[in-house]
Amino acid sequence: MEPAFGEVNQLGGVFVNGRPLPNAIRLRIVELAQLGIRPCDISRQLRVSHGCVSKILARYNETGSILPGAIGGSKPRVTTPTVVKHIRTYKQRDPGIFAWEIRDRLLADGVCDKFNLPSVSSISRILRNKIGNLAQQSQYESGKQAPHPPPQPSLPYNHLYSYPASKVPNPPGMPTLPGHMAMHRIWPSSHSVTDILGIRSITEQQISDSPSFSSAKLEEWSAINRSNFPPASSSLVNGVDKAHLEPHEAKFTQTPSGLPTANSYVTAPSIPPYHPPTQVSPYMGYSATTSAYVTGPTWQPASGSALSPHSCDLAGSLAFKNIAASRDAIHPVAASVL
DNA sequence: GCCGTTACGGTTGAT
DNA sequence: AGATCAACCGTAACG
Repeated sequence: MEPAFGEVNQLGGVFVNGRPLPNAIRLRIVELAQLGIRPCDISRQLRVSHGCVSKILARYNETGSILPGAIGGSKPRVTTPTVVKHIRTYKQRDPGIFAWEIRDRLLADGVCDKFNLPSVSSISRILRNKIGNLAQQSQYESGKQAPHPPPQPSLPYNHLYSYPASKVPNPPGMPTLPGHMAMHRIWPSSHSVTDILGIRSITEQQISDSPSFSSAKLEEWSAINRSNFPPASSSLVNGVDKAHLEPHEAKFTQTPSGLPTANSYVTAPSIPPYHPPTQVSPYMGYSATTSAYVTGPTWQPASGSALSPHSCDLAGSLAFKNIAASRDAIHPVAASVL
């Protein structure tokens, strides 16, 4: 059960323990950093702990994603039925084969890659528990199979559960995946928001129409949607639209691009007009445009690079990771669906 | 004062 | 259905 509204941190910002910050805040953090605002100032302005700002910026720099990681769930099992089947086949063909040899063969045959390759102990366990004496009893069966059954790398698991780039350490010598590569991580969810909302075809259309759309952003969108989100709620919390208060706001108002722009954030038809909350909240101060985000009447960037709420068109001037482009491309979809 | 790191208490979702 | 586990979260505090 979620709290009606979150706790208040030392900076006066509201957060929900255990839940990610709203994507709009995350986006804002990155935008401000792109403008040269120091993390400490971003922290103060958005009333988000500096550790969190640091973490979000670090992740963004590393992966190109502003979105939180996939929460909950379990890692995909590596000992999928197909893997077991191949192990069985190897064992049938060569009853004396060692587990490490099976492991090598799984890799060589493309059944597994280095990320979902079962450990030797796992293979041993499979041989012991799932295959047992099959090797001897069904030698003849191997005759029915092709000498080299084609590997099936497109297991359901493998297909759906690519490991998150941020979670899988690059092997030595392997460069960090660029953002567009990192985007291919879909694990752990195949339940993309576009799927959930039934707008996949629409968004794909939008994406294809937008050459600058970052595939990373699409991946992000699906990555955060492991949960089955409740229907959007327009309930008010302390006079603040809950959609603004709850971190899950992304689930309701974020565009399929994964970029909850301040625009779509507040102009989506389902979202009531913004009313200044009476309670201190990091979610307050979002006005109709990204650039018009204000956190309070008194704050000024200490760095001196004063943000003009009316002059800095972030969407137009910032090209970081194609966020601006993708938001523009997707917004109409969000508006029509949400 | 700034910032990277981490312990902590929390949520989430697959098993 | 509920427990467990392992992933994630942001805050607060430390160095």
